[in-house]
Amino acid sequence: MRGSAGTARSRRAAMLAAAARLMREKGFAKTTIRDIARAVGMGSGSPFCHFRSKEAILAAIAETGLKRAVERAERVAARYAAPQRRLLALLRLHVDLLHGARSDFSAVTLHEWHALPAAEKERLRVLRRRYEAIWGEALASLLPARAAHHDVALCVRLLLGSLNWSLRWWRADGKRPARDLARTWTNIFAAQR
Amino acid sequence: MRGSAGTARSRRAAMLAAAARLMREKGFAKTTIRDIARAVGMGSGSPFCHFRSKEAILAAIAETGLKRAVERAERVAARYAAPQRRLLALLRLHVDLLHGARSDFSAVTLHEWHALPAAEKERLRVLRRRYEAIWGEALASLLPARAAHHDVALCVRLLLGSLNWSLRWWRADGKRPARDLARTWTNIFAAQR
DNA sequence: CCTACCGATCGGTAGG
DNA sequence: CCTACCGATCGGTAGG
Repeated sequence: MRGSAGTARSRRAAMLAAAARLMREKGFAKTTIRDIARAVGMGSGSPFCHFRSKEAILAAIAETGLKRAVERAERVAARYAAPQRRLLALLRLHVDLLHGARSDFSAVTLHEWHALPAAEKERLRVLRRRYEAIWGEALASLLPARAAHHDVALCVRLLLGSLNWSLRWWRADGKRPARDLARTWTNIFAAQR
Repeated sequence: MRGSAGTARSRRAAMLAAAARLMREKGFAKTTIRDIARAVGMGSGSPFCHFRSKEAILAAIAETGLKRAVERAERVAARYAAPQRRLLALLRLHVDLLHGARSDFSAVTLHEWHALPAAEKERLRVLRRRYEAIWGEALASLLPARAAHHDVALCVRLLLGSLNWSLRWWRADGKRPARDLARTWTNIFAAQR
C-alpha cells in the first residue's frame, strides 16, 4: 500500500474509506489531512491531488453515504407494503446505517453534517429530504390512529433522532447487538395496538 | 466591562456564561480561548488566571449544567406522583434544558460531552446517572403495560436521544415553540391508552 | 505523488 | 490581569 499503487479511482476510494473511519472515530475537526494521508501511505500533501480541500473529502463522504441510504430505503419501501412491516424494516435499515458492517460513511454523514460548507448542505439537501420523505410516508399511515393530526415530519425527526443520538453512547462491545435498538422501538410500537 | 471589573467570582461566572454561549454556537473545538477572552473584555492570556486549561472551562460548564438539571429533575419527581404527569413534566423540563431561556450550559454539556477529558467524564458520571435514573423510575411504571419487560435504561436513552438530537436541527425562529417537541411525545404516549 | 515550506492559528507561559 | 511570545499543529501550495 505504498506509493502510487492502483488506479486514481481506487486510490480515491481508499482515501474516502480511511477518512470516513478516522472521522467517525475522532470527528471531522480532529482528523487531519496528515492522518488520512498516513492511513493510505501517502505524503502529507498528496491528498490534495485528489481533493480540493479537507471539506471536499467530507462532502464526498456525505454524498456517497446519502446516496446509499436513499437507495436502500427505496428498496425497503418497494418491498414492504404493510405499514407495520415497512416501519420495522426502515428501523432496522437505519440502525444498520449507524452501527452496521459498513456504516462509517452514513455515521459520518449524520454526525458531521454541521461541518459541511453551506453550499454542500444545500446541494445534498434533496437527498436528505428524500430519505426523510420515505420515513414520513411510512409513519403517516400509522400515526393517525394514535397521535392524531400531528406533524409527521416532526415525528420522523424525533424517531430518527433517537437512533442518531445512539452514535454518542452506543458501544459495539458485542454484549448487545445493535439490532436491539430497532427491536425496542418495534416493541413500543407493537404494544400500542 | 473592561479590565478587572467585579469580583473574581463574578468574572469567573461571566467567563463561563460567555464560553457556554460561544461553545453552543460554534462547538468546543472551534471556540478559542481568545474568543472567550474577547467576549468578557480580557486579554488573550488572561482566562488562564481563572482556569487551568480550555478543557477545565468545559468541565466547569458541564458540572454546573448537570447539577442544575439534576436539581430540577428531582423537584419535578417530588412534585408529580402520577406517572403520566411526571413523565410529561420531565419531557417539558428536558426540552427547556435544551432550548429554554438559559439552556446554554445544559446544551453544551450534552453536545460536547465527548470533548471532556476522561477523568472529568468519570467524575461527572454520577450526576448523569442520577438524571437518567429519575427518568428510568418515571418510565418504568409506564412501560410494563405497553412494551413489556424491556430494558428501561435503553428506552430512556432512546427517548432522551430523540430530544437531544434536536440540538442539531431545531431552529428557534419563533414560528414554532420548542414545547411542541414535548407535546408531540405526550400525544404519542397518550394515544397508546 | 513527494518534499519542503508558508502563513495562520491556537493553547498555554513568563514576566511584570 | 496585560503584553509579548513560544512551540506545535494544521490546511494548503510550489516545484519538481
